[in-house]
Amino acid sequence: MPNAFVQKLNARAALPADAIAALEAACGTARQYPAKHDLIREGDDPGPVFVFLEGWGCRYKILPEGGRQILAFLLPGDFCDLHTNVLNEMDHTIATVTPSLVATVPRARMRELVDLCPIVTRAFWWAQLVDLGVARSWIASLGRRGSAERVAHLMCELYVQASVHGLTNGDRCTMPLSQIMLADALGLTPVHVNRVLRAFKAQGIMQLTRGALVVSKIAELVRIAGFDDSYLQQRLRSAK
Amino acid sequence: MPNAFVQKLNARAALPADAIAALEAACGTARQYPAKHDLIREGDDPGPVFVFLEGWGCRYKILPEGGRQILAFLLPGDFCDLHTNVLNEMDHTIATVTPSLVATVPRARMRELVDLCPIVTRAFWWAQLVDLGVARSWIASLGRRGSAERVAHLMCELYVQASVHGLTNGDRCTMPLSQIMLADALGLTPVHVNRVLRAFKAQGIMQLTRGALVVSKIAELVRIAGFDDSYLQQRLRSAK
DNA sequence: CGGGGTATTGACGGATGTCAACGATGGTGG
DNA sequence: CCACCATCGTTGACATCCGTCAATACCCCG
Repeated sequence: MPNAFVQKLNARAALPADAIAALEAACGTARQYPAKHDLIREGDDPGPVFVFLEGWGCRYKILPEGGRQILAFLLPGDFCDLHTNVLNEMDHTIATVTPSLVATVPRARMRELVDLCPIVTRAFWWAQLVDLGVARSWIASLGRRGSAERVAHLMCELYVQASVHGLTNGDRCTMPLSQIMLADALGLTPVHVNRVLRAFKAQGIMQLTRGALVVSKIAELVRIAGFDDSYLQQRLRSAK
Repeated sequence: MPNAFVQKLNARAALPADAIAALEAACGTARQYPAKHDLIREGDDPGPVFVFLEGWGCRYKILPEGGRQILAFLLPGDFCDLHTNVLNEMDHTIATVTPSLVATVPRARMRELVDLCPIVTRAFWWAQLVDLGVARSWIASLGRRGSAERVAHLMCELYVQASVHGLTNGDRCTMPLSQIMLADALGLTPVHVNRVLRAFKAQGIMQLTRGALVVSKIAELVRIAGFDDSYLQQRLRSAK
């Protein structure tokens, strides 16, 4: 069975066998990292491309005022921008959230892979476009949704993503994020995230405990989130 | 002199002459649109690729609750995602802000252009990465900055972008955005944007009038914005 | 059993939104 | 050329959501 990286790229358009082999091989040297470990920091020279094979990661920025903003979560199969050469240094940090198995592919090697054939090129490109779509959805959330809607929307998104990765079981789903992390992603304070979660629990909509999310009234959660059905379709299709 | 589109793509790595000619030709059929005109709407089938040759545009989403969130501004040379085929429908609207000259390139044609040579492919890819970088910077702003900082940051960003397009003259700069538009981009209300702008004016930092921005104390504005120098470098390099 | 990170809770304050009215400005048509 | 209208900008009073602070409880792990 191919690794998560290959699976993700292969999901949209079937890759040629030699490309699959080459991609697999490139991820050969993977390493285990502990939770909350920075793989590469804001300001660093762009190093190799990181590919998450197991575990959850995230991208984040630290702002001058001291706060932290998570920009995206990374699940198995996700990888960091190649062509970050746009800039001489990273404009954000990439870190593990849970203990993770991460492959580091040298940038030159990655470029060879991309140039392998047009199908591979497009697969990479397309993955990036998905990231862009999610980023835009986050912008909309942060700019125009209240705290409850925001929490609900992120829960929906993560639930869908988790289900794609086979991390769901009925209304139950793996969710290794602390309330502090959620707050950093949602542009809220941990205290306020707690209030919202407690309200959801009181209403019997959903419940977040250490490591797991249970959604009792998914329809209600989707309604609160204003979770766009076409957005959901996109997420399903993209991460298939 | 090549059009803004070619200039932008050519800025990072010199394109072969035949590619330049082909790109120019593809933009041959450009059309003038009035201000605030939707070129393609959320929910539409992805149509042709739009290329802004003159004028300002924006991407935006309308949320279920009724609010509008601007996701990005488009200046001459910017274009809309090709490969939006990810999804069967647009997940956001693209509109003009000012009266604009916009070329519409059929998607198939665009794809031919992209496949022309690796340099062109990379130029497109790179442009998309810049968009992603800006989107991430917006996420950080919306999530973790106060209103004054947010306004200041956007002003800095737009000022830089305007200067790249030769729209600045000393501390003066073309800025065709109404306070309402700024509010929609910043996740604030027009009333509050007005308050912040008035405070800046009172402090002699900057002044925004119909169509023009005058920055008197740029150092101060940059300080308030926490405008990252490396981010600035990226913007300069990318839109050169 | 102790310790560090996390979750929970309440009181309080402040930043931002809401509402409503008025003023300014520029475009348009008579 | 002027009057009108739509859009935008400006202002103040008030409401509310969310942040801040601080204390306590919880839970996993060593």
